[in-house]
Amino acid sequence: MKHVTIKDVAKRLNVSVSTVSRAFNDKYDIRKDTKELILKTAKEMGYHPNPIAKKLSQNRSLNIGVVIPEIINEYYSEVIIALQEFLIYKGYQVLVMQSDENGEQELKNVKTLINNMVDGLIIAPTTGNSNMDFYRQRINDGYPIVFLNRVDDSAPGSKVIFNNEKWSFFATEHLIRQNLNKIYHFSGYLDMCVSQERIQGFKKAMNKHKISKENYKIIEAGLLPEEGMEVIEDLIFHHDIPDAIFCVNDMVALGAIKKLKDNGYRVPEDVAVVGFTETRMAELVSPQLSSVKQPTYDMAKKAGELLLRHIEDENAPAETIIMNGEFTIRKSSVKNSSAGYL
Amino acid sequence: MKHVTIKDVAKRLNVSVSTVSRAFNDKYDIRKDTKELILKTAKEMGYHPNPIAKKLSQNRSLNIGVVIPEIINEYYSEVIIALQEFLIYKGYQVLVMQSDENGEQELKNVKTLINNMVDGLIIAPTTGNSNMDFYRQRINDGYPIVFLNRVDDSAPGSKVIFNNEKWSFFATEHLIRQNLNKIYHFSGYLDMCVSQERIQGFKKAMNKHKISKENYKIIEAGLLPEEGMEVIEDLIFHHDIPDAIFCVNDMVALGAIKKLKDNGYRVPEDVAVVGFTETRMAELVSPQLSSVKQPTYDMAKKAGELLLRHIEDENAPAETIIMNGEFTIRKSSVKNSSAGYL
DNA sequence: TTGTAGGCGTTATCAC
DNA sequence: GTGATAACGCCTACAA
Repeated sequence: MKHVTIKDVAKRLNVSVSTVSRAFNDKYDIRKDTKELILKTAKEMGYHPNPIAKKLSQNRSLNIGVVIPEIINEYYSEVIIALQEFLIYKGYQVLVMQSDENGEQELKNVKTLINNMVDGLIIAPTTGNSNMDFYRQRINDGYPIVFLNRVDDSAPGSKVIFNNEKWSFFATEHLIRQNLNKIYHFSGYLDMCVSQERIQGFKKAMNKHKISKENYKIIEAGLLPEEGMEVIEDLIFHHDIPDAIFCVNDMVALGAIKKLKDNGYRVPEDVAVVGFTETRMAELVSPQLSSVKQPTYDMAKKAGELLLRHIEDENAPAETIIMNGEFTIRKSSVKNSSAGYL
Repeated sequence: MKHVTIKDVAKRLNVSVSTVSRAFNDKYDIRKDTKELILKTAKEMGYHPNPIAKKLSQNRSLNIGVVIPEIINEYYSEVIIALQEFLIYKGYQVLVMQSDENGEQELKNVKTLINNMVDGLIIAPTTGNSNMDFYRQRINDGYPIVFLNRVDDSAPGSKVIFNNEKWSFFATEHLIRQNLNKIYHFSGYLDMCVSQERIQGFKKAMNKHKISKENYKIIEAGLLPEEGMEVIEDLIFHHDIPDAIFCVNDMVALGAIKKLKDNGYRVPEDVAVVGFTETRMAELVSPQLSSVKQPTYDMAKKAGELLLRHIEDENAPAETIIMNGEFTIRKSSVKNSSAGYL
C-alpha cells in the first residue's frame, strides 16, 4: 500500500521530477506529448500528488476553517453542506468546528484552526459576539475572515447577513393586518444582534400602524423550544394570552404552540403564531407554521466566494452582502381564512 | 504575520533544531530545564509546530475521514459532533463528507479522502451498501476503516451497529400488548439492512404473539416525512386504516401523523403511532411521539476509538460492537391511558 | 544529553 | 523544454 510518488513516475519515464511536476501543474511550459505521456503513465501507476507535500512547499494549507454555533441546527447544517460543496469543488478542504453557543469555545476553535494553518476562516459568531476585538485585529493583519449571519453592519471585514429587520417587519405586519389586538414578540437572546434586528422590525411595524405600547410586548425567550415553552407557560399562568405571537425562530414557535395546545388553546383560532428562519418542520406540524425563509445555501456560498476572493487577493476590499428571503403564510397565523390570506 | 518556525526558536536559544523538536515531543531524552526553557521561549515567540510539516515528515496526515449519508439528519449531526470532540482531543482533524444517500457519491467521497491521505475512515454507508467490495479490498490491504450503523454483521472489518431487531421487537410488542388488531409497519427502503433488521424485529413480535398474517402488513415507505405521508394517504384512499403503525423512523412517523390528522383521524385514539431513532421533535409534537432512542453519541465515539486502535496497531483484530437503546412510551402510541402505560 | 544531516513529496528558481 | 537543486518545516537515526 505504499504511495506512488512523483519520483517513481519520473524514474519510470526517465525524466526529471520537475517535468512530472510540470505535467500536473498547467502553469509551466511543457511539450504537449510528454505531458500526455506523463499523465497517462502516472494514472497507470496509480499516482496521486500528495496534497500534504504540496501544501508544505506552497506554504498554504488549502484548508478553510468554518466555525459555527451548532451543527444540530438546520440552518447551520445547510451552511456546512453549501460550503463543503463549493469549497471542495474549488480544491479546498473544510474543517468545521462548533462553539456550542459559547464565546470562549469559539475563540478556542478559531485559534486551533489558525494554528492548523487554515488559509481563511468563515465564522458565524455565537451569542454576544464577544470576540470581535480579536477578529478585528486578525483582519487588520490581513488574515482572511468572512462573517456569516450573527453579525451586523458594524462588524469588521467582509460579511454575508440577512435583512432581519425587513422580514421581521413583514411578518409582524401580516399579523397586524388581521386586526389582532395584542401581538407579542418572543425574541432571541437580547445580546444577539440578530435578535435586536428582528426586534427592530417588530417595533417598526408597530409604529407604522400606530399600535399603542399597551398592545404589544417583547419578551426575551431564546433560541430553543424549551425557552418558547417557558415564556408561554408564564403568560398562561398570568392569564396574559396575546392574540398573536411572532417568534424569533421556528423552534421557539414550536415550543410555544406545543404548550398552547397542551393548555387547551387553539392555534391559530385563539392565538396566531409566526416563526422565522424556516425549518423543515414548518410544513410537518399541525397547523403548518408560517415562517420567513432565509436563502441559507446562497448565503453560505456567497461567504465562500468572498473568502476565496480575500485569500487570492489580499487587497480585495471588504464587502457586506445583505440578503433577502421570503415569507410563507401558512395556517398557524391566519385566524380567519376568509380574509384571503390562504 | 510570518509564522515562527522551529529554526527561529533554535537560533534564539543557540541550540539545534532537534533539541527544540525534542522539547515538543516527549519521546526523547532531554534535560528537564532545557526543555522548560525552550517551551517557555517558544511560547513567548508565538511558536506553534507546523502541523503540515509534521505530517509530511511522519508520513501520516493526522486526518480522519468521515463519510455519512446526510448532515441534515439529527442522527448524523450528533455523530459528527461526537466524532469531532473525541478525535480533535486525540490530535486528529476530521474531514466530513456527505453522500446524499447516493452510492456513487459515497465512493467518490471515500476516494477523495484517501487521496487526501486520511489515516483512516469512518463510514456510514448509504442505502444499498453498493461499495462493499471496494471497502473489503481496502480493509484486506490493511487500510483502517470502521463502519458505523447502516451495515449488518456480515460487513467486513470493525463496525459499531445498533441492535435494530431487538428494539424493533420491543416497540412492536408494546403495540400488540394493547390488543390492537391491525398493526402496520412503515419500513425504510428495503435495500437498507437497517430496514431489514427492523422488519425482522416486527415479524418476530408478530410470530411470538401468533398474530395472523391478515392482521399485519409491512409497507415500504422510506426515510422522509413525505414518504410516510404518501403511504398513509394511499391507505386512507383504500379505506385500509390500521389500529397502529410502527414506523422505521421519527420522520416517517411525523409525516404519517400529519396526514392522519389532516384527514380527521385522531392519534392515538384512532391510530397509535411509534417512531424509531428518536429525534428532538419527538417531545415537541402533539401528541408526543413514542420512539426508540439510540445511543448516538456513544456509538460514534466507540467508532472513533475502534478506528484509532486500528490506526495505531495494524494487527488489531476486527471488532463488532452491537449497542442497545431505550424505548420511551409517549402519548402517540397509547390508546387507553388507563392501561397503565403512561 | 545534544548536534548533524538526511529525508518526507512537492514546487520553484536556476541553469542548460 | 527539460534537468538539477534548494527550499518548505519538521522528525529521527546516528554520531558526538
